[in-house]
Amino acid sequence: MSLQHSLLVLLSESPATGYELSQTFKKGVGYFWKASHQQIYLQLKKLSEVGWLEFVIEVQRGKPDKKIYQITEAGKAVLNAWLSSEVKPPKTNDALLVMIYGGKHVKPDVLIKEIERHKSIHSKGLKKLLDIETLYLSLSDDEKKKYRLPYLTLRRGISGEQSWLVWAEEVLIELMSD
Amino acid sequence: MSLQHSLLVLLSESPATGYELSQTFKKGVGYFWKASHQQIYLQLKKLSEVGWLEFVIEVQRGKPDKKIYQITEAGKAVLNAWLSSEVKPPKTNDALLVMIYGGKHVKPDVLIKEIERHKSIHSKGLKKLLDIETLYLSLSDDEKKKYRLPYLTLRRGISGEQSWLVWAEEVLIELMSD
DNA sequence: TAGACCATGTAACAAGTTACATGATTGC
DNA sequence: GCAATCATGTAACTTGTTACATGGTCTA
Repeated sequence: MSLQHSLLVLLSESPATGYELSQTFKKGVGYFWKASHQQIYLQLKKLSEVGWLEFVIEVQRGKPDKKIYQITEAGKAVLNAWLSSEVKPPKTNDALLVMIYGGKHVKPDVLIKEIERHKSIHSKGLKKLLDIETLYLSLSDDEKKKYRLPYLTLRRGISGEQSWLVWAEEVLIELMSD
Repeated sequence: MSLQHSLLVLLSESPATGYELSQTFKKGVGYFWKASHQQIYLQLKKLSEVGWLEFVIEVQRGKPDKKIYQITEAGKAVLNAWLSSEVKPPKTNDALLVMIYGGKHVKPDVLIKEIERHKSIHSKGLKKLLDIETLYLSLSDDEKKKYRLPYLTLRRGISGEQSWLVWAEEVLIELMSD
């Protein structure tokens, strides 16, 4: 299960709470890994039980206490082993493509509308990624070096979205041509 | 659950057995929908129970009997309603990107090797899709019209793979530059 | 004053994965 | 003789989803 590995990777940078990790998945690395807060809390619990993470509790008033998770030596060992292993390419289940594939049963405008909706989602996604890229490019050479690998994954996100949008344009032109 | 909708889409073309559908997912539309044979058999069963599919049994010797599934009128109605609905963009969970993101804990060659492995998987995938495209492009205009929508989804597969490979080249160059 | 944010979870259910099972036929 | 193909499934387990719960603070 790779959500566990994703959590280990993020926590190998610095300790964090489940909530913070959840935000990171949503805003930071969401372009290559999605996870709900429920799954995150569950897996953090499991990772603690096997001893790959440990946590300290920060008492709060009015809110539930914070659990600040930290990777253990055992966790680091597991992470390093995983980083040298073979991983599966992501499995794709793309409902929009299923829809287009079987789209002859509905009028083209129905498809066009839904594709436009996805276009705006992808455009927003791309914009966000480009903003992060701008931020990265403004860093000093030293800091750029530090974030070199995350930046490469960001590049995947950016070119993936761009490629999607180019395709969508082609599809819309084709669908509107009749 | 969209595996159900994928099955309805495929069966709206022509009746088929679970095994045949399984092959279609593996060889035909696998670039946008993955499903195991176990899940397919399970969902076909569920779809029959709610009356969106029906099946006839073809008795065989030596092998288990064939169940030939067919979409019902109720199934067609459900499919048409779904085709006009809003669907979610696919959720991505890309373990290779997690690996690269956290890759500073291992030597670059470890990453390079794994990326090369994925490169060959994607190259093979692209080759298959291009073969299907060649086939499509050799069809008569009438037949091209018929497969116009599936072809648009094929285009997504092709440009997605091409974009992936371009990115991988950039990453390899970057990783080998030190 | 309403909605977003902070911060954590439980419970019920659906979906997906992995391993196992059967057994004949066809091709290398 | 061994692997692949045909053809279907069960069982155990893991993951993911959806709904619900709590309750204070902060901002428009």
